[in-house]
Amino acid sequence: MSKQVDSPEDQQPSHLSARMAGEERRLQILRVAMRLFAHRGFSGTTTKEIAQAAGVSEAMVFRHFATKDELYDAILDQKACDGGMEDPHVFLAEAIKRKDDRAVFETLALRMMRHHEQDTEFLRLLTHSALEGHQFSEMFWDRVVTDLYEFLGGYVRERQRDGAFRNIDPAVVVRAFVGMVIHHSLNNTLWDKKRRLLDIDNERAAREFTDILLSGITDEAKPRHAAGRKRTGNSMRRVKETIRNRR
Amino acid sequence: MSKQVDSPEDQQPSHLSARMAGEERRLQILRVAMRLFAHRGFSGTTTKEIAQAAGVSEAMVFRHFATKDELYDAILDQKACDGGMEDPHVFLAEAIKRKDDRAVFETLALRMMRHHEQDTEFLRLLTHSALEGHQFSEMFWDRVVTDLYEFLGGYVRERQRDGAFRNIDPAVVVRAFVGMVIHHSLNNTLWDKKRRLLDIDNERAAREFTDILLSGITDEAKPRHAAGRKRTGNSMRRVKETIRNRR
DNA sequence: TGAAATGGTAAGTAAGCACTTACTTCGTTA
DNA sequence: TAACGAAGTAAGTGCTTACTTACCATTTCA
Repeated sequence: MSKQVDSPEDQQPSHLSARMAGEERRLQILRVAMRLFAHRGFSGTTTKEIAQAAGVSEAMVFRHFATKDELYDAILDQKACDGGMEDPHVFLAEAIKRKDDRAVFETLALRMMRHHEQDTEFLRLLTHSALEGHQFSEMFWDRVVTDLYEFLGGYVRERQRDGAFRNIDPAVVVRAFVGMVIHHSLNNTLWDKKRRLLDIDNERAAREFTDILLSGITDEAKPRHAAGRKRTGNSMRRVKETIRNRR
Repeated sequence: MSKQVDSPEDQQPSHLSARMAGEERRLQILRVAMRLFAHRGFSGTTTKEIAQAAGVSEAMVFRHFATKDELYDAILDQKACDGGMEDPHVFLAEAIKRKDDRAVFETLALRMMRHHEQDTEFLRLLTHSALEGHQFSEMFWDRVVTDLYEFLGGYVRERQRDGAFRNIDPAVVVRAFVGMVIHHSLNNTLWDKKRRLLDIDNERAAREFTDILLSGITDEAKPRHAAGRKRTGNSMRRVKETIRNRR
């Protein structure tokens, strides 16, 4: 194994290593390193590779970034700031005011998936960082994800008070929906890049996921849900038997 | 950063490095290495660390495994064979025969989540492998996941013919459901280990996700869905406007 | 015009890496 | 009990790593 990575290094040094202005070179190194770290991870990427991909000597890398860690941090900082998605509080405000459930969930899904698609390195860096226990993933979690759960969960709670959604832990709703969306993005950027299992565009995915979620949590035409609930006792016993029998 | 990993090495060498039988030692090294690779990744783990954690010298590691790659492959092989979940074809057979939709999805979810919970290293190794482009993730994908999509998708199709599920691409249904489940597991083992955002047991998670999915795709009490679909035209135009305005 | 500032490199260094060699210790059995 | 093989190690090997030093080349502008 080791070297059978997606090989993102097959590119000539940009502009035959012409002399660049300081800040320009710094950004170029940052971009190049971002791509490599995203694909190979921190310890899987060498400073030599970064220098080569940027078309400069290693010394130049260390002129701009004192250590490899500092370079990594600079990348994650950048991703955390301007690299992130736009604020859901803003782009969902209108739909939420209108209480347009479909627009709320569909817009959110579409935004997330588009963001993941146009910046695939983001998901990779985030996942690497989570696996390695780096603080970037924690930071992202604490700021962005926690906020999303509170925000979207708050909307769900509000719609429950309206009687529009059935009574279910709002956090479960958010987890289910975010799960569909993130998992879909992870499939497309990580596991099934050729989209052999499912090949649909973001718009349709957002629509279908929203369809499933909304029909799954709305309260209108309720009888089915009551019936489902009644059946639960029986089938859960069955489920548990099935599992026990197999052990 | 670099060394602020979850530190799985804080454990004394098992049994004060007493002399072991060959096969026993081999398995011990394998287990220890598995834990380290799962936490630090391939290039993030050194053979020295593995040896230390196993309580032997590096030479012993290389007596049992010719190279570091071979050790890694041995681990992934093991995970791929006996480490995997039991076969859904088997443990879902009964529920499928009974056409008990709830049992089918709930059992599957529960099995998956239990598997992820009792073998957290599995998800980590799989994710590392996917990020690094290792063939293990591909193999797992081709065998297990593809099979699951065909199998579960087939059941969905059957139930659509029965008129029980509404008309929707079965692969989308599978993706949505597997998304909820995997994302939940990933949350618990990787992102939100302290379960600050959502702390529910596997049984309840399986039940709630199944609730959402089944209400989301069943065909009874249909009028709601038709209404939702009718609204789509309007709100999607709104969604796109919202998005365009923000750019 | 010349010297300071800036962009850039070749050739290091010490530590760390995967992996090896040459050797010791110990349990089994002929 | 001697001897053989398997479990185990200390101390390497050569290469790679992150990082440095000492120096060159081009721009800038007083």
